Amino acid sequence: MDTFPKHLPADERRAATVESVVELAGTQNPSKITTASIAKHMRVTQGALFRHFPNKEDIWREVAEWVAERLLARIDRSAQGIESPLAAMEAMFMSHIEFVAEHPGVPRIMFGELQRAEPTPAKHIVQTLIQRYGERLHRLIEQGKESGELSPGLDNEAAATLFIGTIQGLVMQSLLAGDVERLRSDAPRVFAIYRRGIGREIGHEIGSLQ
Amino acid sequence: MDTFPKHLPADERRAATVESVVELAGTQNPSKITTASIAKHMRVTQGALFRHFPNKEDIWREVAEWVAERLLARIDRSAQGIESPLAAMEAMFMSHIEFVAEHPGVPRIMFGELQRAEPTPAKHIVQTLIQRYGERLHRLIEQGKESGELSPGLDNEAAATLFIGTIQGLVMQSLLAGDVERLRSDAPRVFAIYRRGIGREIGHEIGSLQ
DNA sequence: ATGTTAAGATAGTAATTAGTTACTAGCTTT
DNA sequence: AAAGCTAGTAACTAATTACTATCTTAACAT
Repeated sequence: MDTFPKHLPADERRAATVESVVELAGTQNPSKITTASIAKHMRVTQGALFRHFPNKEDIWREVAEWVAERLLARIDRSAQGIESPLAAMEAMFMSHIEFVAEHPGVPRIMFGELQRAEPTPAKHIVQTLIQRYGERLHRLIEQGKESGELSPGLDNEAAATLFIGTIQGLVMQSLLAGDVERLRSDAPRVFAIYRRGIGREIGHEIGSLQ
Repeated sequence: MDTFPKHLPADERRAATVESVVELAGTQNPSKITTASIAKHMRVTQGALFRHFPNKEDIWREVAEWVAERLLARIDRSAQGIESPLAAMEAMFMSHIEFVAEHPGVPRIMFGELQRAEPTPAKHIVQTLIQRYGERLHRLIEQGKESGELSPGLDNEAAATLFIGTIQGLVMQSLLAGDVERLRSDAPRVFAIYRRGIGREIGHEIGSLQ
């Protein structure tokens, strides 16, 4: 019952802080999240935060780590054991969407960090995350060409850019509508067009749709 | 020579303010733009801004109007007189990319406004902009199906979402790389995949590329 | 029971924020 | 030339920000 115990061990308090920031980012602009609002959300005084973090930047660094670890683990797990590269890409796509739907603050945090002019630790972590994401995509695209599932003349870089862009577009629309459920329902429909764009065969003829 | 005359007529000063904000947004997070930094950029004191705007929110409202008017005018002009719907979509795509490349602050402003929790006047204007953008896309997609250029089984909504998402993905990557030139060079390559995804015929076979 | 220590509360700080106010230089109108 | 208008300055204000110094309490081992 006691969801807000007054005292927590240091490591648990740090974890609770990070999760609070992710939750808060789901309903407001990340750059408007103050140490006071984080503390209030945790039912703790503002000064108490600085018992566990040397400064605010370090909170953001840990939030970025939280996002990077979970997202990469999630998409890796989703693609595991799938032999078809195209099916693996689809699984990655859907699990990424699902992750964002569970944590709507995540895209805001990533957008926010990448918009920073100065190179903060959190920004660096997000950049590394996107780089690793791109590596996985390039690998799958190459495999897809070899297996014959993907069009042999496909532009790899453009395909990877569009994969991520497609997700960003979906997220943006749901952010606009304030409707997370739409994210889940639109994802397969949008991916279908992307799949046709990179695949060897043509899809969505009238007859193939019900 | 005199790029910073001390005194300007009220309407010119308002216009200069809006353009200053758009320029500043090109190099920093919009929510970090203060009235002091705007004033400094214009070579005017901070208090002078409030001789022309009742409050900061009204500055943002006018910035949003500036963006909406220019972007819609630009894409409308680009598609004018093109009879092929698919070619018109491509023209819209490229002119949108060109607009963003000229004003890198624009996507930041739009992202930033849409992230606001409270319904500000500026946010409303951006929402209306996207809605109008969507109407134009839906019209073209319908025409494309009728003309036979687009796949008859195409999911209209998904196609419109992906169109905008594709642009957002490109913008995001260039923002990440801090390289506006990449935007211009990647745009045609990414649109080629999108075109194949929605079009009736298949593209990018090996032989068709040089 | 008591002493130690980790975790939190209280009440500050200096800096920065949007917005205000009293005043003025330089026009234009009369 | 007097009077008023326009656009701007300089110096404030109250609120908010990240961060800190000091005091208090809860947990736990002996």
